[in-house]
This record gives sequence, C-alpha cells and structure tokens, in this order.
Amino acid sequence: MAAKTTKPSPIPSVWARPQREQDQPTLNRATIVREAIVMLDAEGVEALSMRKLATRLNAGAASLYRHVATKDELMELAVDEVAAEIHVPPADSPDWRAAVSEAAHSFRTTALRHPWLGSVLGQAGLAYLGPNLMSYSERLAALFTAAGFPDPTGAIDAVLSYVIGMSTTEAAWLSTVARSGESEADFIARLLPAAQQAVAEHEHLAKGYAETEEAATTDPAAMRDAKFAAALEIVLDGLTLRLKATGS
Amino acid sequence: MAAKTTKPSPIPSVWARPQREQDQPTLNRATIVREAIVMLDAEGVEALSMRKLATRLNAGAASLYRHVATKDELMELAVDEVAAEIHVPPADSPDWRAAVSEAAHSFRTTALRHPWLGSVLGQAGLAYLGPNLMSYSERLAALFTAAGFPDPTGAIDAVLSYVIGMSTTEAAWLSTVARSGESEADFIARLLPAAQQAVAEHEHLAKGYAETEEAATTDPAAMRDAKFAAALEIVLDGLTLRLKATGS
DNA sequence: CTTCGTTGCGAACACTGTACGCACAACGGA
DNA sequence: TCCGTTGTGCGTACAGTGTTCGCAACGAAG
Repeated sequence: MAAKTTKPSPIPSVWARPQREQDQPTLNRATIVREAIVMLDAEGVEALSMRKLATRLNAGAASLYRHVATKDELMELAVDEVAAEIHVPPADSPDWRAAVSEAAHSFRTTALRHPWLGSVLGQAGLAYLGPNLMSYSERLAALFTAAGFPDPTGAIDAVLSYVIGMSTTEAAWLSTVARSGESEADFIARLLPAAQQAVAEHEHLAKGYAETEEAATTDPAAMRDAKFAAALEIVLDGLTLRLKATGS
Repeated sequence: MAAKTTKPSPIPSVWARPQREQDQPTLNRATIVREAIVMLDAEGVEALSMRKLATRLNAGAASLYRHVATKDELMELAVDEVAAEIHVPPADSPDWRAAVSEAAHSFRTTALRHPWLGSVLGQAGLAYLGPNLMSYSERLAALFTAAGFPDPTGAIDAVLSYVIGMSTTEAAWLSTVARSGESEADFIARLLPAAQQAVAEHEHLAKGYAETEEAATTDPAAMRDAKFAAALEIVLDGLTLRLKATGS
C-alpha cells in the first residue's frame, strides 16, 4: 500500500504546518452558496455535487456540512439568494399595470439566468419561504393594494402562478437546448421534421404551428419574449377587469 | 419452491429450470412504466430507483435497460402515461369557458394525484412532447378555435402556464406535508407561530394572512380549491375580454 | 441440430450524500 | 504556562445510485 496523496507528516515539523495557506481565511456559508450558484448556472442542477463544490472551494467535502445541514438546505439557500435579483417597482408607481408587468418580466429574466431554479421549485416548492422570496411577495402585495385591489392575494396567485409556469417551462427548454451544445435555432431546425410529423395529425396544433414556424427558426428568443408578453397581457386584462368591477 | 433464484445449476437438471415460474410472462415497457408510476405515487420521486423498481417486478436491475434507455426516458414515459388521465371536454361544448375551466381543473387533480409530476416537468420541461400531452394540447386548441379565438396558441399559453405554475407549487407543498407524516391541518398548525413571526414585518402580507388564517387551519384543502378556482377566473376573464374584442 | 437475435441478469465501475471521529487552532481562566 | 472547551477542517467509510459489460438461456428460423 503506497501513500498516494500528501501523507500528513508523522514527524511534526514547522514546515508541514498549513500556516495561513488559504486565500479564503475560512469556509463560510455565504461563499459556499455563492459558489454553488456559479456551478449551477454553469453546468446545471445534476452537475452539482458536494465533492465538486468542495474541491472548487479548496476544501474537503465533509467541511461543507459544518455550514450547511444538507444539500437540500443548500439548494433552498441558493434559491433565496437568487430571489434577491428579482426587481419589483415601488408601490407608489403611477401605472400599476406597467409595474406588475415589470415585476413579472424581472422574475422571468432571473429564472432564465438561473435555469436550475425551476427544478428546485418543482421539488421543494415555496413551502419554506426564504426572506428574499418573502420580500418579493410582500412588494407585489404592496403594489396590488396600492392599486386598490380588493383581494391582493388572489391577484398575486394569478400573476405569480402564470409567471412561474411559463418561466420554468421555458428554462427547462433552454436547458435541454444547452445540453445539446447547439444554438437554439439550430436545435429547432434539427428537430423540425420530427415536430412537423408529430403535429401533422393534430389539425389545430398544425395551424398555429405553421404560423409561428418562420419566427421560431429565425429568432427564437424574440418569439419567446413575445409569447411571454402576450400571455401576460391576458392575465393583466383579467386583473384590470377585477379592479374596475370594484371601482364602479 | 423455496429457491427462487435460478442460479444453482452446475448440474443441468429439469427441476432447476425456471419453467414458467414468472406470473408476468415477460418484462414489458408498459408494465415497467405502470409500476414506476405506482412507486412514484406512493413514495415520491427520490424514492424511485432502478433497483427497487426491478425487485418489485421480480427482475434484475439491468433487465430494465432492455426496455428503457435510461431513467430519464422512463420518467418521460411516466409523465406521458399520466397525461392520459387529463380530461378535456369536446370542442363543440356550448360554454367554452366552462369547458376550459374543466380542462384546467382536470389538469390540477391529476397533478395532485401524482405530485412527482411537477419535479419532472421542472427538469425535463415539455421539450419532447409525448403523444398524450400532445393530444391534450390539441384538444385545448380545438376548444379555443371553436370558441372563435383569433390566437388559440396564446390562449393555451396563458391558461396552461397558470395551471402548471399553480398545480406544481401546490403539489410540492403537499409533498412536503406528506413527508412530515402529519395531516395538512396539523402541519399548518405546527408551523403557524413561525409563519406569523416571519410575516409580521411584512404589513401587506400580514393583512391577507390574517384573513385566510382560519380557513387554512380548519379546511386547508377547500381553501386551496378556492384559491385555484378564483385565480383561474381571473385568467378566464382575460381570455373572455380577448374574445369579445375580436367579436365586435 | 445449429444458428441467430432477443431477453434476463450478476458483477463491476464510477459516483453520490452523508456520519463518524480525529487533528488542530483559538481562547478564557487558573 | 498549562489545561480544558469549543469550533472548524477533513480523511475515511458506508450505503446506496445509474449504467455497462459479458455471459447464459431461450424461441424461432434455416
């Protein structure tokens, strides 16, 4: 049995002591979460393991558990950390509809910037809300009450559910595209024949499909933006109706 | 017969041969998917392993790979199998709004019956649509076009995204409740003080929270039903507005 | 009877999340 | 100056995981 790695000195020597060798003075919960997010963004949710994360932090795998109880907890922390990026306009905005739309778009862009968010939300849900997610809800509620909504909670449910559903679906799509290594347009072009054949015997789908095919192959990102905005307008229309019904 | 493993046959003997010992004649993709769904429903997504699934089918783990390329593929198959349970009213329904509402409610009940669905959708998305999910979309499209919508695809986006977002969030919540072993009401009651404290410094959330607290502790399931239905009405209002704008 | 394609599967590989227990730095009091 | 206590890092180990390889056993075909 040959010693394969740096066998720690059986003879205690001054030169063997670590002595401020770390660039990071100590391991830290915040830095762990930050580095986890970097890895998640770069390589996706199934590429993150405690061992890889530890080596990237110049640490041993077991050390992480001094700062984080379990991997799931680390994921919840990462989700809440990322939730801080979502922007919500102040409650006294003159145009509540534009403000809510901006909050929705901000959620979407952060969800697309961190595509793993959908996976975690689908598993852990919003059961234990971290402080940042909480504050996001609070600011949305402030927006809706300032606008005069009788039931701000219901309004939040409608717009937030729509945004979550659309964004996570979109993020999952982008993840599979990224895994393929191709650009989105190339990926679409490659599976176009299969999609056409699959859609062929569904007449109503085929109709809508034919209309959007060109846009999908030329500028898919713009088409996704338009889709998101258009369906969001529908939800906002419903909210406007509720507000008017109360006002009159 | 005590010995069920057919291993000990250094001497080829008639008695050692398996000879129709299986109740299932052969392993089969359909039965694999069915049993996987049973396990997923019973124990959740992280309790399903290829080995456990195989032993439940009186088979070896490696045998499954003769019928299924990978575990992810098995998951996609399970998702599509479950999608067949979703009911959509026929396109010639007199009241399109009631029909869409029924389709939405049917999606929700199947998502709650199979709470793992949210996790898989969050990871795999709707990239490769299986035939059953495809047919669900098609029937929704038929419903919207029959109702006279100018852009059925946009209408589908709005209602489907809302339903996915709400249902998966709800399913994730129910999963964490189930993991706790308690009833939903008990679970809520137990974390009520923590939730109240967390919500205390968010004035707008606290207001809505106070209103729904009693309903949440007495009949949480009914409250969730009501929440889903209420927010769905908002989305449907938005759709109705779109339809009227076209008609006039 | 031989051959062939198909199916089942034991064993192994490369990993995973996490628990245990030791080594060692910092520190406060005697 | 020593001695405990406390908190941190981490080597090692355990119980799993998904998946591959190669072999055995079969039913049908030639």
